[in-house]
Amino acid sequence: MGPPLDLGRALPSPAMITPNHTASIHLWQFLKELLLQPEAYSHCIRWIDREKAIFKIEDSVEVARLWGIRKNRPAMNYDKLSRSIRQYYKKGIIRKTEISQRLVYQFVKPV
DNA sequence: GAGCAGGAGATCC
DNA sequence: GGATCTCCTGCTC
Repeated sequence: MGPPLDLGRALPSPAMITPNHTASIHLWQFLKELLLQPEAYSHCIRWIDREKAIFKIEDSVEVARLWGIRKNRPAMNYDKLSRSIRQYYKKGIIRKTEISQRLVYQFVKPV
């Protein structure tokens, strides 16, 4: 016969859409993830200038809520999410735009 | 009133 | 040990 099919092990399931290991996703990755699906998330986060990787958080409450769900952090809010974004300044991952605007950030590395 | 900047201790993996 | 999370003080829009 052919090789064993091993169906009991690595069978992809619908639950794999949010596997456990993505709970350790980084915030900047999560934001890009939302920006990659404007059909689903442009109401709460969208590109202002895709070329320059400048984006705007249109609904801070909603984005924080989604982040809290992803990280299993029910007490997450924009105050704390934005603090984490600020940690990226020194790391050179995200920065504020030249002319600072509320809720507008920019990925340092072009997307 | 909501965002923004950053220090600092706590916590999770 | 890094990456948040949490909390806070002061400042700005």
